Amino acid sequence: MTKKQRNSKNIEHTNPNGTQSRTGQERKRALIEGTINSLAKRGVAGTTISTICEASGSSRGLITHYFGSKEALLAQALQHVYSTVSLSIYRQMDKPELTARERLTLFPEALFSRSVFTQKNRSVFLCLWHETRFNKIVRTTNQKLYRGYVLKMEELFFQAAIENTSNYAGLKEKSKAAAIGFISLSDGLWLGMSIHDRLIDNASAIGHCKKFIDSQFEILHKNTNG
Amino acid sequence: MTKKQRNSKNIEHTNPNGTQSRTGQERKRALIEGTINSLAKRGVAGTTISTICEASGSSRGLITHYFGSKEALLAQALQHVYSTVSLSIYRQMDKPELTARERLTLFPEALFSRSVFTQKNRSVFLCLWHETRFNKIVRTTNQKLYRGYVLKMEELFFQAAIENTSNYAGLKEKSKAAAIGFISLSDGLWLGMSIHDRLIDNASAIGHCKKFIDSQFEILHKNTNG
DNA sequence: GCAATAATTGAACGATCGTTCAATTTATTT
DNA sequence: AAATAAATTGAACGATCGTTCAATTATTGC
Repeated sequence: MTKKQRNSKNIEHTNPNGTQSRTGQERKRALIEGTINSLAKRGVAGTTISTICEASGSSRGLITHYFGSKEALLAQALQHVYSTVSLSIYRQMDKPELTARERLTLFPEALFSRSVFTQKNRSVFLCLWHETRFNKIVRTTNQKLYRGYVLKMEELFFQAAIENTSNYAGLKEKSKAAAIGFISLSDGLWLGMSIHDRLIDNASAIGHCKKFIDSQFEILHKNTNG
Repeated sequence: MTKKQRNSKNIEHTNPNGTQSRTGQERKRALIEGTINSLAKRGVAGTTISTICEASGSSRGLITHYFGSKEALLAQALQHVYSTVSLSIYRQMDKPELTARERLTLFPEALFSRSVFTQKNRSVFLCLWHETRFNKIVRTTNQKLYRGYVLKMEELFFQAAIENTSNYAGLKEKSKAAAIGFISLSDGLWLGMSIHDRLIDNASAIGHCKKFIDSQFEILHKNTNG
């Protein structure tokens, strides 16, 4: 006998609510969103199978059934929150009638906007950053997404730079540096505002970002040829 | 009978190693450092009473005996790592023969130095930031320490500014903004380097910080009266 | 209406969680 | 050397962890 024999006498499986079944897709989505809500409320250590099931209105067996393991569900949840936030930001700034420089300036406003910089997202990103260090599949996912983010900002700095200069010397390298510096500053502000109350307000965070963008364009437009 | 009656027949308590006792202070220190090492290796969710005891060479009962609870130990551990890092940084930059501006310039080098920017500290700070959001006593501790940090940097920017200007208008406010901006940038770089491999190297992180400091002094020295 | 399939349930499992505390060992005082 | 105090041990506890899977219910195709 390869499988373990279980005691199966007189156990009952009822569906007391008469809940209607959902499709697999809907259930997966519910579990992912329940995971995100649980992480936001209870953190990495406090998020368990039980809290996820409670938050998503599911029973305990469904996580293994649909995702194979809690860890795999976690990775998908964090990928989902990342995608959602990115989409919301890009939607706010990607207006084709604007110049690259104008779109770039919209970024900090989108990042710290009411729909992106929520209590929930602040909590979830702290969990994401933590898990990125201690959970391999989350790390791999995050690194891929982050590299795309850097590339996007780099391209934006580059496009904005060539709108206003004829000096192309080292513009690619300078754009990349500008992108990494800007992302670091905005992530640092996000972090600081996530773990402290009333130390930095939204407006001044946006101000810091915009000033930083301006300072980068002074560098981008400066002629640094031999 | 107020206390629970326990089954106490034939249990043995041996000290098989013949370990010598330590003082309470030494034991507390060992537990705190074991906690830090466990957090660095396994993260918040993977750090348990057992992993801490293993890492510190203690038995399971000692955590309750010396700290009352695991949560209290966690808070003390994070306070300890914060103090240690601060001390190491300040020791590297607080050379009285230097000007404030020179000391400020030493800060990013100290922050990303071999002794501060270690694998262990990167992991532990991700845990600290996470716990700051989900553990009340950690949050309180961290906010107090962070405010001291901001104040220290603010004072440094202010001192450096008055070394080179006679325009005192709004210098306090500008110094505070400079401090928060700088701390956000350096924390953001620290975060980015903690969760990504090979995207930012030490030298360019230090370079970003120094350029930011320079840009802040342009603002600090600019006359914004009227 | 009746199989066949998809979705869901939750008791049971072995492992481990944080905590308790009587028992024991080691160090200090008299 | 005896008595006292300080430090340490680890089995036991009740709770909960992530996972398993036989049983049950809901939906679909004919």
